[in-house]
Order: sequence, then structure tokens, then C-alpha cells
Amino acid sequence: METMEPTRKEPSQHEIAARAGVARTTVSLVMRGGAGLKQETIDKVHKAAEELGYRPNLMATMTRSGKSRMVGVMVPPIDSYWARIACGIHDYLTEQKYIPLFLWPSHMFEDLDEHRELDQVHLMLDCRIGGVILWPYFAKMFEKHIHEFSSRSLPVVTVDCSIEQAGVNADSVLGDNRTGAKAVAKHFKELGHKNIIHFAGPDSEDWARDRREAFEEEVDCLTVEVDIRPRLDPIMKTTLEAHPETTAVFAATDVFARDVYRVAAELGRRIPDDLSVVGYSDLDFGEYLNPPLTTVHDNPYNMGKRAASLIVHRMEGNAEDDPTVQLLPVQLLQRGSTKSIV
Amino acid sequence: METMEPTRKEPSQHEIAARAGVARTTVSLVMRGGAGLKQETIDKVHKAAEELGYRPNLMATMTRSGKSRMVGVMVPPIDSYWARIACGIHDYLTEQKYIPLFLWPSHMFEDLDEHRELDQVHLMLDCRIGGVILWPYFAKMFEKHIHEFSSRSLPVVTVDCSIEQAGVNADSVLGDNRTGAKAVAKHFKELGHKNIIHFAGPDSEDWARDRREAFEEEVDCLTVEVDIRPRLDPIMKTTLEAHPETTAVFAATDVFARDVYRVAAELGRRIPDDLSVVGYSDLDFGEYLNPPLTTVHDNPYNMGKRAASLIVHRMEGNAEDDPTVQLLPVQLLQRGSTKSIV
DNA sequence: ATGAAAGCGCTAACAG
DNA sequence: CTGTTAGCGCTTTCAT
Repeated sequence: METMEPTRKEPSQHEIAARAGVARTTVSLVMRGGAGLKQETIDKVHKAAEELGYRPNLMATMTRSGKSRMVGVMVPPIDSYWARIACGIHDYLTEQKYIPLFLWPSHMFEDLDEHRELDQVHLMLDCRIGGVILWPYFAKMFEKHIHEFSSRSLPVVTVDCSIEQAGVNADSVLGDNRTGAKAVAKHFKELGHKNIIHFAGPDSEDWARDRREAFEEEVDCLTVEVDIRPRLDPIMKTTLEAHPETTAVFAATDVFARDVYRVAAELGRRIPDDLSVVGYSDLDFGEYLNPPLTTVHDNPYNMGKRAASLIVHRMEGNAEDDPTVQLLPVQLLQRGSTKSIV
Repeated sequence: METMEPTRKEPSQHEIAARAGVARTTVSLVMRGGAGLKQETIDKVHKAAEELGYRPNLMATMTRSGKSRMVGVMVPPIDSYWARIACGIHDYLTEQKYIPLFLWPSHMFEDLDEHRELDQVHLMLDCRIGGVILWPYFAKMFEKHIHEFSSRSLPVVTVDCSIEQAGVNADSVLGDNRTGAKAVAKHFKELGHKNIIHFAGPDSEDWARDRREAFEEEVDCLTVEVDIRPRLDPIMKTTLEAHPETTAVFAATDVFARDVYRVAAELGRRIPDDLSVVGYSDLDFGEYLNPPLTTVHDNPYNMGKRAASLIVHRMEGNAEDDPTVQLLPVQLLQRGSTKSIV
């Protein structure tokens, strides 16, 4: 029996044991710290391992111990914001010797069939992840995903949204959207702006609703256009034309703000002289716009790190704690797109 | 013995066997297609599996069979170009039921200590990847990485560069840089440009050298500035001022082109009226520049797919074939930053 | 057509 | 302190 040629033959603890003249078990002990073994034995084993170029087999370790070090990470490569979140997750996890399993719905931007989207979830399950970090922003089947995980009582951490669903208790990490929006409002006030438009995201999304509500608590807007995404340019143009007295625009994301630049140019309104513009998220293109975009930086890298540390905490046995919501501090980045009118 | 509480208790083939009233082995057979089993048995097993919510344990499968379905992928989240490559790799691999293991040097942009960079390589090895896809663009220790893999005779595919190193035979996937650069040259000629500057990348990088050489074969440049990255803006400014007769600039990447826009604005030269500009790579910000940037589209998504298909091919047993270099077609994207001067 | 036996590389209880 | 024993969940050979 045992014939099929394997992909490769790496040295195992068996070979080390033979070479060092100890039992297989002893090698195992040494590899995990070797508490209470004779220094001589430890050295012998390490030497043999070194000579053989030994690398532990994490698959086997995980199988045997029943302890997963795999963390499912479902955050698709959308833009620089995502990239920073992903880096935060990656850096924290690998530092702790956990393994991020980055998987997301394929063909995100095409019309996705549900079948394929669930496949990625199953792939994670089949890799026996011990927890999962989700960025629901995109996921058409978010509820189904969540259920798939929490029904197996896998810990879940969400980034950039909090989740309230029956039977699900997930931790979440968010930028402090309310404070960010208020900082924008305050900034406008200080600059003397009174005629302000807010282009908001869909109210169904936490980040969009929080920003809109907090902003409206601070200032009276001429108008607030909610969920402009389906027909971006036309709505912006119409709205701006309908309110020629507008001196300031708060765009719910930098992506919207970029379009405001374009539309403003078409309408012959100069930024910041005729129109002050503020975005949100500090996406990479913002500082290269002309003028550079004033925006709210909300620390996606740290969001990633925090999300990772939360999931690790759960995986290390604190599964029963109450779910937390972590709000990360934000920071207004004043650049060239806003100007005083007093 | 066997006490430590495992992370979770998923149903195994053992439970299925018990519930379906067959042997453990039979379940295993069914799970891999069940060739030559009675249909009745197959159905019984599937039913039991379904009822238990069974999911196969890939870790165990891989451990036992000695066949890895893990593919190391070392392409860090730099920009939209990378994101498309990553998506291509991800989509192809998951479709084939392979698992991409995205890992990259942490703290890429900080001063990285070698130690941490090798850690990620070791993590891949410890996961018993069966092959690896590398994007060397960033890696300070690229040679060491390659060696770590190829000394274990793991197949390697490089993206966006070809590798020539003793004892290493890696496949590679590249955009057709020479053809791309010539297309730019041809475009300039058709528009009547004769006084052209090329801002090139470092000659040590394949993509940069290929673009520069091919471009210079087609047109006479006023000047070619090589490897401007260390002091981007000053060099551009000086060069542009030293050659006031310049009517066209070919920037080796869109990133350079973006800076050309800024410098041109400072010098009071309007694009495209006074200066035609072409970039390379079709990064996401290009179409939002004012005017939208003419550039060369390179098909990073397909590069990713091809890289993935190459590595799968190797992993499925064609380890001995000669290394291939795959050149992907490119396409000039004419937008608003170039103009005829005849 | 199915099952028994053997074992991948590893861990964890226990004994000596 | 070290080695023995008994597995994790799975595959593969071989016997029935």
C-alpha cells in the first residue's frame, strides 16, 4: 500500500527522530518549546532539524490538534481603502502565526450567480477556518454567508458595518462615522459656509446613514440627495444647478467627490473658489486631484488590525464574551478643496 | 486520552458511515465520485452527508494524500493593477478548487527587516503549498525567496517579469511591453510629434527596459530620463524646462504620467494642447485625470488567470516541461491626453 | 461492490 | 525527562 507519488517528500519529525536518536514524540515536544527537556536533547533535535531543512506541517498540526489557525477573510480588492484593511489584517495575523485565507465572491462586478458565491464560503469551511472577517460592503448574499458561519458557531468579525441578525453575535470594527461627519460640518461652519449640499450613500448602509444623520444634526443642508449611486453624474448636475447659491458640498465618499469635481468643471464652478468640497475615506486618488481633496481619514489599516486581533481573541477561547463594537478615531485631512468665504 | 476541547466538532466521514450503515471507506469512495459503487449506496451516503451538514476536511485530505491544493501567491496590494492580477489568480484558482494563499512581506513600504520577510515564505512552506506565484516588483529579497521555493523543487510562476537564475526554471507571464511601447511611438508619429521625452523606469526592471528600448527603436527622443523614481518631480521639471520644444511625453507608468500632469500645470503647459502625454498600465485613476489619460492597457486580470493556469498545470504533474514565457497582448487606449499637432 | 488494514504527519494522555 | 500508546480525518491498497 501507499504508492501514489506525493507532490514532494519533505522531512518529517520521523526523520529528525532517527537522525537525533530520540523518539518521534520527543521531537514533537521540542518543536513546541520543549518545556522541561534536557538542553542537550533539545539541541540535538534542533541540529538534526536544521540539517534536514525541516519545516513543520501546519496541515497535520491543525488536523491533529483540532485547533485551526486559519482565518477566513472576505474583503475583495475594490480600492485603496480595501487594500489598507487587508494589509492590517494580513500583518496582524501573520505576526501571530495565523493564516489569512483571502477569498471573495468571484466576478464581483459582473452579475454573480449565487452558486459561485457560496462556493467561496464552502472553500473556507473546508479549510476548517476557526473564524472569519467579513466586509459586507459588496456581498449580495451577506445574510446567507453570516448564517453559514454562525450556524457552525464560528466567530465572525465585521469591518465597516455592524450586524444585527437573529442568532448572530459578531464583533465589529467601524470608523467613527458620526464624529467624522460632524468634523466636516464644523469645518464648513468655521469657513463660513451656510448653503451646503450633501450627497449621501444609501440609507440602508450603516456608514452612509450615520454620516448623513450626524451631518444633518450639525448643519442645515439645502438638500440631501440620498443614494445617488445609480445615476451619479445626472443627479449631481441637476442638484447643483437647482441650488446655484451652494458654496459647499459634502460627498459621502471620495468617489462621489471625484465626480463632483468633474461636474463642477462642466458647470464652470471652480474648486475651492466657487465651491468647497469634502469627501470621506481618504482614498489614494484624493491627494492627486486638482486641488487635492479635503477628506476624512479613517484609518483602514488599523481597522484591519483591530478586526484581526478581535478574531484571534475569540479563537483563543473567548467565544462567550459579549459582542463588541469598536469605533476607531477619525481625522479630518484639510487639503486644498475647501476655502473660507468670510 | 484525547481530552483537549477542539475548536469545533464537525461531522466526519465516520458519522456518515454510521448513519448510512456502510464502512468509513465506502464514504470516502463516494466523496470522490464513487466510481463503480451501487447507485443505492451512493444515494444513501449522500443523503446522510446532507443531513449532517457534512463538509470535507481539506487539511486532512491534503495531509493524507500528499497532494497539495494550496498555491502561494505573493502579490502585495499596491494599486489597481495588482488588484486585477490578484482577481485573475483568485478566480481561476477557486474555480479549479485550488486555494490561493495570499501572503506578502509585511510593512512593505517601511524599512523591512529581512527576518520578517522570510517569515511569510516559511508560512507558505508550512502550509505545504504545491506551487507559488510571485510578483517580484517589490521584493527586496526576491532571489532568496525564489531559492527557498525552487530548492524544494516547487514550481514557480512569475508575473510581470521573467526570471533567469541558476537552477531556477520558472514560467512567467508578461504583458507585451515592447509592442505596447511601439504602439505609443506609432501613435505619436501619427499625431505628428517629433520632439518627445521619455521618462523611463529603472533599467534593472524588465518592464522598464523593454519599454524604453522598443520606444527608442521607433522614435528619436530628445532625451530619456532613466529611473526617475527617487526624485520624481524635480527631475521632470528640470527636464521639461531644458527642452521647451517638447510636444509629447511618454511616461513609463501611469504613476509617472500623473506627476507629469502636475508638473505641466506648474509650468503652465496645457495638456493636450501644449503637451501630449501617454502613460502605461491603465491604472484606475487614469480615466479621472483631467484630461483622461491615454495609456496602454495590459490585461492584468488575464495575466493573473494565465499565471494561475500555468501553476495548476505544473502542479498536476507537468513539472518537467520546459519553462514558458507567455506574452499577453496589449492595447493602446486613446483618451484625451494626446492630440495631433499637424 | 464493499470493507479491513495500514498509514500521512502530527499531538496529547500516560507510564516509567 | 523520555518514550509508549492512541488517535485526528482522511486515502489507498488489498482481500472478500
